[in-house]
Amino acid sequence: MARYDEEHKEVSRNQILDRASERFRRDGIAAVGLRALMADAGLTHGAFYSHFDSKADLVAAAFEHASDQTLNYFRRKIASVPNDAKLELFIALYLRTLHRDNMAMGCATSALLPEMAREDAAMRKRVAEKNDALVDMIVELLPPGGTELARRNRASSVFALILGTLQLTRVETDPEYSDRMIEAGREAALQLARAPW
Amino acid sequence: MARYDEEHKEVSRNQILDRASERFRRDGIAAVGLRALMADAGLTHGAFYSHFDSKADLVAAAFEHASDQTLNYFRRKIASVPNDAKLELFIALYLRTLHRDNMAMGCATSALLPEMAREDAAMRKRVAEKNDALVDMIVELLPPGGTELARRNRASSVFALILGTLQLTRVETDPEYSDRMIEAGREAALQLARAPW
DNA sequence: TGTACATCAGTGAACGCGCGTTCACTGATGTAC
DNA sequence: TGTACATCAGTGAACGCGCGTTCACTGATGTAC
Repeated sequence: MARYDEEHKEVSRNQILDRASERFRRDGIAAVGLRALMADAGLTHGAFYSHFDSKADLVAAAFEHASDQTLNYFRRKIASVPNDAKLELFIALYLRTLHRDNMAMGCATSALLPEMAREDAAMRKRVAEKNDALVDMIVELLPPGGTELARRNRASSVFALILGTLQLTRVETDPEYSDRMIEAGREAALQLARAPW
Repeated sequence: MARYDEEHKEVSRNQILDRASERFRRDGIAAVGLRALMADAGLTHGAFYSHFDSKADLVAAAFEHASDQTLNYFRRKIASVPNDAKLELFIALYLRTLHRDNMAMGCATSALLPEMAREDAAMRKRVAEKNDALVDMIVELLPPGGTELARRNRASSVFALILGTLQLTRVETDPEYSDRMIEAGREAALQLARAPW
């Protein structure tokens, strides 16, 4: 039918999404140009519009792509430990030096949230849905008890705490102090998650 | 001596800083062009380099300018209430709809932190110092007790929590849910601040 | 079996535009003599 | 008192550059007959 086989287009699209989600997290949305991005994905820039309507369309898709990967990673890791170790493991995975030092591969929300706050409502809605999905996961990790509403509120605040801590450690230039902030954030997150209902 | 009176240059510089700190917070660093910014400040773009070495130099100065204003605002408000009401007032001021909806006039850290994480070490150091100044202020608001280190760690986590919450509410498109997140963040921040040592 | 045509992911030139930065110049004032 | 000169914040043209987007074209394959 066409010049390329059936899966070819999807392979290209996934290449673009992989490179875009990495570069947006690393360099910020505005700093990523479509020419360099497409070259990174092994294509020329003209082909971009065969896959996405606009740069904004790509930004939303790449954010979701990154969030899905991060969420799946956490889910997989958490599934491999006993129930009473899941909360602590999640917090330790989110707040660790590897995550702090690899913005390009980490939580898209931590890398891009204020930039996303400046986008239009359609984009913000897609971002908020991914944030909610992570909060949903955290709800399951909380100790039993509390109303559904109280549990969601608690999970939302735990996410805010580890998200804010990760961002703050990323500007800290003193490595010791930065490491100490991570440790303090872990303890505070655990304390908050385990506080009485 | 010169074409303009003694204070003129400082007035211009402050005009630039005022407009820049507002625009950077509102639109992000990359989206702010020097031509439009200088026009906003009532000047032409060529005059920019009489005041700053580069755009990066302005970014750092504008961030500090905004942070100083925000910190002074909190200090002033807090000074006007009894000691036992200061913590709750600060949290209520930081986590409120007015702050959520006015990124251009609010906490620069909440508006720009991930973008600052991508800057060089010299810039990050200046940002980290302003973050530390806010944490120092929070330390004073915590209930008595705890070692100096424990108090700083606690204050740092409280800041991370309200910072993360504010950012998360800014992408939320459902106003009711966003308001509820603010309320939940306030409660969690108070709980964390008042947790036993 | 052979020919004509349709498909469509990808190519690369071109569009208008704004970017950060540089620089020769302006011109009102103060100083020197 | 009058003239020549220095100062320097601000002006606006120009530098090279990359941006997002459009579009006529390519060319290997599949389908129609």
